[in-house]
Amino acid sequence: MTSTAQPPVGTAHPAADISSAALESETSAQRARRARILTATLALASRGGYDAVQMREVAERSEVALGTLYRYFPSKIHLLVSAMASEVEGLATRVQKRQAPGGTRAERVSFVLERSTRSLQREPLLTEAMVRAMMAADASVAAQVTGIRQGMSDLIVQAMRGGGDPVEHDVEIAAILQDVWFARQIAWLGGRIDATDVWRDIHQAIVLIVLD
Amino acid sequence: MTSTAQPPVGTAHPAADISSAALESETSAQRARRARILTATLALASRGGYDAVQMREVAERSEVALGTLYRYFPSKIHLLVSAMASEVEGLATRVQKRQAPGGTRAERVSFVLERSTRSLQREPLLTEAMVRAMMAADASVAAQVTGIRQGMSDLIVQAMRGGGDPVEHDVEIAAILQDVWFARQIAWLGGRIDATDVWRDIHQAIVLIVLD
DNA sequence: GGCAATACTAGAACACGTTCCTGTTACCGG
DNA sequence: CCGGTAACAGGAACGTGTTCTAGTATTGCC
Repeated sequence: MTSTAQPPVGTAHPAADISSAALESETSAQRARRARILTATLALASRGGYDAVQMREVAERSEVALGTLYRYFPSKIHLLVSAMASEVEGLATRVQKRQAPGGTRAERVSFVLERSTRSLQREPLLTEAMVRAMMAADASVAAQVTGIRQGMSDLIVQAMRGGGDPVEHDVEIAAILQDVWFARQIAWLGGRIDATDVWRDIHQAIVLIVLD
Repeated sequence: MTSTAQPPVGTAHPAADISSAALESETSAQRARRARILTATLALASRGGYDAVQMREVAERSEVALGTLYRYFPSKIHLLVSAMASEVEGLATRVQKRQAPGGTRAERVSFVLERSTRSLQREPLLTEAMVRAMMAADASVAAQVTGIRQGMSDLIVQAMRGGGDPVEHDVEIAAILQDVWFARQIAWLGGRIDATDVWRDIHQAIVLIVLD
């Protein structure tokens, strides 16, 4: 229950690692179950946020036994982090479709992060559910969370160097921005700032940190 | 259970707001109970972290009924956030005893934040418990969390302007540093980085952000 | 001192994440 | 086709945060 280690991806669970392999070896019925589970999760999270994603309810809506749900996703956290991974993946491909506009580095980063932030805020309850899961993630989901962070980092770094010219510390700056981004989401979830403040604060950080 | 609002500090709970008043009106027996509860909480958290702080166990060790515990602290989150508030308060007075040494703004901030970080890491499990609570805080503890943030912000701002000369954006920069500080703690709790990396990353952020 | 209101105790009860058990079904090598 | 193994269904059971109830003690007020 604590943040203790875990066997390095035993052959037991067909899921747990979204990254790659082992998903190939699934039968089509299994792929369908996994998809139904994620669909149900997104539906419940969109409607009622983190608390509304109840494992029994997810299982029922997915037409899957509770034990099976746990076989595919060993915890509620895994389930929601997986949802976030696929969500962020979609976001990344959409945002990266074209080069971010803007003459300065700050402008381009602003463009990308504002789009991302607004995209998430369009479904506040879903975002609440996913961000809460990211916060609560322990070592057993570290790999997935790192993957999500990596995806967002790529987005930011690419925006910073518009065409070429990589600037020193780009990666570190992206990491800081992501920390701010994340911390501001938490402040919003914690009722300390409201949705509009989230972007205002992130933008302020960009202006202060991303220099040309 | 969700982040919905709540009555603006009803007369029901003698605690909930650490800030001020209402604590005055406590009898000495009540002050003693509150102290016992916080002591038990710190002991359990120090020994076993967030999961070890079990409400029944806290009640038992405090020699208080479970219902009474909930009267003083309406949730586990409130309990641990209160613990963190008093912990940070102690930290602040200790650190602010003397002016931070260092010739540059960055050096002074580094000094203060390193001391704070190391101080917390001396009790990793306690820190884990408190940080987890801060993350999970919903609107009902927003005021206390804001207070904690304010305390840390003061610490940082004061370090930045060593003697006089307040520099533009000091407060905003302090906020960013605190976001980084917090996000790095979460990364550590999530098993994505280890304890030594926490300070390394924070220091890197200071170097990049706090300019002279 | 007496009385009403409030605080406290002890413990049952509830909700939801998680685990476990029992029986059934689907797949796979011979 | 057959037997065995892994996956699944259905559902009971457990742990812990939280709530609720009934009875007892304390406190504040006249």
